[in-house]
Amino acid sequence: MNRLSSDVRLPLYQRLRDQLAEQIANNRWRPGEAIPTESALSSEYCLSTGTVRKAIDMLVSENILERQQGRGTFIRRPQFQSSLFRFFRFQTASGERQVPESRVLSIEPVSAPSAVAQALGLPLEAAVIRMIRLRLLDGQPVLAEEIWLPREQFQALLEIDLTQQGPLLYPIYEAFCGQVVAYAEESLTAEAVSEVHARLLHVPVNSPVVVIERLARNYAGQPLEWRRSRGHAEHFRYTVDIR
Amino acid sequence: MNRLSSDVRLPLYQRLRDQLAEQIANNRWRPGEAIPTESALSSEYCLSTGTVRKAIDMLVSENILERQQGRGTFIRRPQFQSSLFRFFRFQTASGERQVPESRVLSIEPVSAPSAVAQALGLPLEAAVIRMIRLRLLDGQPVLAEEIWLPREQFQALLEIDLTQQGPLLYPIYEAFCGQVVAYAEESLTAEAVSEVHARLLHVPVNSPVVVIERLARNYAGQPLEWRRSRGHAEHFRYTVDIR
DNA sequence: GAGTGGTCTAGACCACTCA
DNA sequence: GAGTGGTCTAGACCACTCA
Repeated sequence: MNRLSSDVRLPLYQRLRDQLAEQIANNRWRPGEAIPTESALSSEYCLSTGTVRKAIDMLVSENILERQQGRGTFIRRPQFQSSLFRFFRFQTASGERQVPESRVLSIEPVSAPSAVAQALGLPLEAAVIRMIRLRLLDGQPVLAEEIWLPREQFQALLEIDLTQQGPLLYPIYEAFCGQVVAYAEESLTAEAVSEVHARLLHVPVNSPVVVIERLARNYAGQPLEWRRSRGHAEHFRYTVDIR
Repeated sequence: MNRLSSDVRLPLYQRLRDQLAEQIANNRWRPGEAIPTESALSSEYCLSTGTVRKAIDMLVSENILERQQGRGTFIRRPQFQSSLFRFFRFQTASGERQVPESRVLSIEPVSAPSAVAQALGLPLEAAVIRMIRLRLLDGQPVLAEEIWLPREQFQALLEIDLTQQGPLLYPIYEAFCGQVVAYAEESLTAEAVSEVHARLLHVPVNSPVVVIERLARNYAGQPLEWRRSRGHAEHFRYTVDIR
């Protein structure tokens, strides 16, 4: 038997939600671990199962918990597999969504050009990292990316062998730099491809390419990464749901 | 007393949600009007109030209904001020978001080509309406649109003078045809502009243009409009927030 | 004071998981 | 077969709105 603390004027489901959220924040359970069952919680706190379910529903819709029918309710693990297509909207012309392999052409410490400094909210000529990367499907180049990161948080990237890592950068940022990308803004336009990018992408000079600029931020809203990607228009399609 | 149609394998709250969504799509109630009370619905469909609440909860979280404690549950009024930029993501190169003026070049009843029939979920050669429209900023053409609508619901458009209306089609669809656009899927690519579109957009042949395809749906998820817009890449930029 | 949505109970039964 | 979450019932009582 347990008591709900917190403001008695709030509904019981809200108070239970708060109590559970606090215990989760204090690592009472590890990611991937199950919290007590609904019936255990309802007898522990003397609440009906409906009220317990409502509290858990809130935490599920906040992406803090995850239900699995027949098994239990679990603390969510950070989910790279799902965030993958969250931040990857390009698909092949046939509508497929595969993760293209990654080939890092260069990564080096430089000082920030003004556009980059502005995008990342850094002073002019601040220390940044520039990465040039090619994405390939079936060995064919499909995206050419230039990626800019504040050196302060991402120094560790210069010291690891990126060829030993998977094609997705955000899990790498998290594992090696402790930086979590939470949101991003993308903006698209198109251009006739320059000679340099034509060579990278194996397309004729002046053919149309889609240009995507992305600014990625952490949960606090601070800019973490700015990137510009170019892909040949014929191979890719960018999709959005508007609701 | 009323029966839920739809798939008996689905949960009752899901079936009630679908039934209500369909009636809303068919204009059983006007925007701003109240739907029946929870207790009226629970006796009409022989469901407990908990189940009715869950169905309504879904429609509320879809932004279709709006609860007001003590008053009732209401059909949400479409908010054109916000939906305007909700469905209009292009901005000028300088980052401004203006609504371009509209010039309808043609509107006529035709039979659906296969791509259009498929997109709209209609049989091949079904009766549709094709509209060709130019969008202009400061007198300069910025977007060329081809718009396809099922003739059954949009017949009324052929009988009104579109030049007397504002530049936004969705309020017109609602006012004259009773059709409300709720969601849309957009997909983008780019191409080297054809001669026809180059002339419409006043740009050199083969310069890069952004091509946007949009399928707009009503609250029941039925396709209402399919459009393809082309805009010169230099003038416009398409922006998205990913969360 | 009548009528609305909001909270909450104390279950029953089902679908699914796993040993 | 024991245990889990998922659906659903048949209410009671509360907070709020409005004439």
